[in-house]
Amino acid sequence: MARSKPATLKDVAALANVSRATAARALNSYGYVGDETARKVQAAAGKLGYRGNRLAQALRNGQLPIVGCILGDIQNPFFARIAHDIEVLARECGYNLVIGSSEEELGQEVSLLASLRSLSIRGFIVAPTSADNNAHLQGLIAESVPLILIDRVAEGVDCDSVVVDNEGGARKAVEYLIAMGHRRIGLLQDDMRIFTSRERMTGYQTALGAAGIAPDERMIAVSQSTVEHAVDATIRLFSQKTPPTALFTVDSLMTQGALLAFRSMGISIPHNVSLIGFDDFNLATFTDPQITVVSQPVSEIGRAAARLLFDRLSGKTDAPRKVRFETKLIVRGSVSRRG
Amino acid sequence: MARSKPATLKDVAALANVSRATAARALNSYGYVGDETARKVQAAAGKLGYRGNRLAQALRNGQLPIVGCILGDIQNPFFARIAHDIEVLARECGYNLVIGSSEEELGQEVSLLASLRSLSIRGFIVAPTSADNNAHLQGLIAESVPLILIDRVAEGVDCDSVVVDNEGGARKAVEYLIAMGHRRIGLLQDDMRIFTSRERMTGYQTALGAAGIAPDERMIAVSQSTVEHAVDATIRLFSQKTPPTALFTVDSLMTQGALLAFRSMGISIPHNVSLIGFDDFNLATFTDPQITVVSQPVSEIGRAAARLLFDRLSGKTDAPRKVRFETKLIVRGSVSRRG
DNA sequence: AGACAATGTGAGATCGATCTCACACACATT
DNA sequence: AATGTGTGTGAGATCGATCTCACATTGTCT
Repeated sequence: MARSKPATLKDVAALANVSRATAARALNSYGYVGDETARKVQAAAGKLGYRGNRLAQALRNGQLPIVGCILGDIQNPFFARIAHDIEVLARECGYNLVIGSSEEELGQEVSLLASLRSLSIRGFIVAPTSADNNAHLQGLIAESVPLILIDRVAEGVDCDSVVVDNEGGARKAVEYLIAMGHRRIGLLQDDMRIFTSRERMTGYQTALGAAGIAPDERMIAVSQSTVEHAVDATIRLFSQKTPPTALFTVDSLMTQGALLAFRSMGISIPHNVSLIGFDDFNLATFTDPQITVVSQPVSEIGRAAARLLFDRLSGKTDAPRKVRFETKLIVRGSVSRRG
Repeated sequence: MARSKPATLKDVAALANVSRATAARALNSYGYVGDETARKVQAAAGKLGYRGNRLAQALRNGQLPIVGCILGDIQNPFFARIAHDIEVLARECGYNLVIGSSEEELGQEVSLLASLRSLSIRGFIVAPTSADNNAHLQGLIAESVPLILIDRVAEGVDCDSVVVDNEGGARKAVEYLIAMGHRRIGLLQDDMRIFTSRERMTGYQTALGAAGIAPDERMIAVSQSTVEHAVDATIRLFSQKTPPTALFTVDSLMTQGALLAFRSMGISIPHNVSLIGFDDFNLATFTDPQITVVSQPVSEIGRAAARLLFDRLSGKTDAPRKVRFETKLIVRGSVSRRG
């Protein structure tokens, strides 16, 4: 039944009684081709279900119509949303999307990138694991492979980027907690290698400093960005003699982990502890109380990055554009006044 | 600075003063190569940072070390988890992962598949959109391209598959609702083209039938699998004169949608309505009350599928294996006794 | 008529890696 | 001496699409 091998241009040319060159011209409409000939070729191609081998095309012109996307973790709804948006735009532009998770390991990011580069992939969207260790990214720039940094920027890597105002968002959250009378404010954060972690940490510290609250290491817990790890970290943080009276979590998975941890410890929100999370999530308004969050425009980020990438791919060469979205404090019910 | 073009085998051969053939032998260790020569070649390759062009290799041997993965929607945590697990295993096997969302559109699935096939991609893991419209999948089988169906099977497509006991899970859920005294039991489900929808629907109907409850179309709402759509569908379902007293939702996004809808309508769980969802989710135990669910072993599904695929890719040719995981009713607090 | 476009087509090179084949040498066996 | 066997190497073909070039035809203009 089905051809065991997909039809090649040679097959089409043979069926249409022309040379490969002519067949190529007819199918890609360039150069001179007689009307009659063109029709014959089209017909032959249709009959054989000719599709063209993108691999061979890519080998010839040096580039594969695939964009590479290296994110922290597709399981994080934030990155899932971004991946989805990028995929949609890529498809519209005739590209496919290769996805890799760095799992926040620099080594994995580097080897993933190398592996994708050996595929002659055309452009990359990367959420770099490390804010400063990034020779591999600089390598891309040096060879002028289009690269868009997303969610995080990397020092010394001069290219388009799309991030949000992490520092401002964190500052607003902590300022709000302070205004509500909290002084022992916990921070549940990601690894400090990560750009967003640093910025959110800075916002946290700035707000504390402005209020004259001395930094206290015991108020800070580091956790991987999964619900499970966040549960553990929260439990550690709140098992101390004098635990925080409020907690600021740096992403939605951690917020959820904190919620579960509080429930398991019998700590009630907002009576015993107040909570603000960075990044809104679906059930934030279903929990009781509803969770106050710093929201970021998730639906814009992936699309903005994809648009920047496809601009580059279609030849734009202006100076790198740095997009930074605003964040917004959404006050709901998880923070109570203290004292 | 950086080479503008990555080094090719020719470059390596030239630097080592041997032919391309010999260089290839030295690097891939096959055939006869003198020790001295081999060392020279290795050195040259190292010096040039030779990586090998996977595209050219793929063109030569007809296959690209990439697996294609076409799922309903990466944003669904269920699929995100699966994609993640597949990616991890793929990486271990030296493969990369191309991801596409069918967005539950058959046309998109077909064109995505065609596009990936023209890349000479080696194997596919697909969650087919449609249970019966699947010539494109049969085409893969006919040309013996490895294909694993995941979460859903497709009629007439004889290949490895990994699914869960949807019918049994749905039946258990509805039987439980019936046992708790409910007779007007709503079903919030996906499009009926989708395999899991059909099976879960069947389980629902079977349970009703066994209890002598007549099917009632007004108890059934169809929605896309997103929180937003599920909110709307739930509101429609419960705006009727005589709404259901209990609701069974077929996936976790819909469950969340239902929760939000109930909250917005002022309907309280489990007093005014009882709820069971298919597929467990992180916050199911945080909501008040905790949500009773039918759980499926999400962490197994992607890995099982990936393992099946890599078995095929390494040449296994036994009869197709059909994996079906059990589902489990986890009773929490979202169902109340009626009457 | 002769020259010069405009139109159409095919042969062959190219992208990079790999594999078959042929060839060359060394040494051992009859 | 003739034949064989084990080593080691390079030339060239191949995968499929595309592009350059050369070569035909026509038609048009001086």
